[in-house]
Amino acid sequence: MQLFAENGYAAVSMRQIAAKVGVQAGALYNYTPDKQSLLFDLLKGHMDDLLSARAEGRRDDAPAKQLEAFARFHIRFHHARKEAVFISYMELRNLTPENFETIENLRRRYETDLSDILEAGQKSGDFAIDDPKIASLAIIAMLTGVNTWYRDDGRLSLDEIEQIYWRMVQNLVASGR
Amino acid sequence: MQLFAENGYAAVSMRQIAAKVGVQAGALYNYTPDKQSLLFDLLKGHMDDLLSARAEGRRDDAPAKQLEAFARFHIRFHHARKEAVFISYMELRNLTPENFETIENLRRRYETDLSDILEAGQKSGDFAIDDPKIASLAIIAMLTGVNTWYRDDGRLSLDEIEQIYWRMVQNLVASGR
DNA sequence: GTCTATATGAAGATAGAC
DNA sequence: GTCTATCTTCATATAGAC
Repeated sequence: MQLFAENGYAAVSMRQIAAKVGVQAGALYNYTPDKQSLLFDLLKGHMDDLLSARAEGRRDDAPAKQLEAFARFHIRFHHARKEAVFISYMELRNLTPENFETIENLRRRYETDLSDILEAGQKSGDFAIDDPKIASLAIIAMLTGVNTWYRDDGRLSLDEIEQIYWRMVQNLVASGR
Repeated sequence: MQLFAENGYAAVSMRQIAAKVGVQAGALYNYTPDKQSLLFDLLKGHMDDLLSARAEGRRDDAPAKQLEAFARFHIRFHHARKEAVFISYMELRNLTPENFETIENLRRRYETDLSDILEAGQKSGDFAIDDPKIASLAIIAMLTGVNTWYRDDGRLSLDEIEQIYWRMVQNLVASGR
């Protein structure tokens, strides 16, 4: 995961991977049939982790509460898995079509989780949004974007950032008008 | 640009590039000293185009008007240059440190353009935001995200998408409260 | 300015000993 | 289950003819 994130899938050799885990290149083939399967297993594992972690935090709550839980969860989880998040976005094209399909379905399930919350809030009148599906993609992109600039020694703590983003999400769905 | 976007910098060979433009691999070295310079020139050209296109559309207007112009410009421009946008985000790590520095400075200049607008609107009371810098990064991530899912044959036209996003941006900065 | 040919190195994957 | 050795292919880059 580290090597793929730092150098890109195509640029990482099986020899480098072997060196990182302390074996020779040939030995890797006892664990994976080929390099491509290795990538797929990493991405699949990441998506499974994401969905099950999210499922644990889900409550049957008011839309605004659910949205807050989602936003805070998303920032925390994606911050803790930078490498996996990066390669999940970047290396999709290196998957075979069927492997790609699998990952995309899991991703869609995560997005639907959010758009369902937004749709419920739209119907209840808690949120004033034009399009729950588009809004969910916009919110996810915005939240995931933290990963591209956040530094541990930066101006703001992750707690502060989480708070600022949650307020922006609240505004975005225009709750409270 | 197309090849890098589709396959990733490391996975594209000089032979493939040569074939795409109709020459043999050796002939490419009359145009670029090496593969790395080729990548840098593409990214540099993209950032220069972005900044000069943006500069053309800038007006000395009310903050809300300026924000609208920025948001609409961003969606349009990035939609028209998907390949360049994708590799600008993905292939930064394949640049030498000084080439990376150059691109990052140009990117920061673009981000500052937006955060200046947000800061002006914050001071004038037009916008209610916590942190102009963070808000600018959030808005840019959100708008750029359109590229990851937009399809020409999708449910919504780019005009409609532009409109929906502009309304979300308006809400996000809480103008009109 | 393009070509063919090539130098040099490294890639993914496999074979077979231990 | 790991090792060394190797097959085969392809990479970037260069040399020198035309």
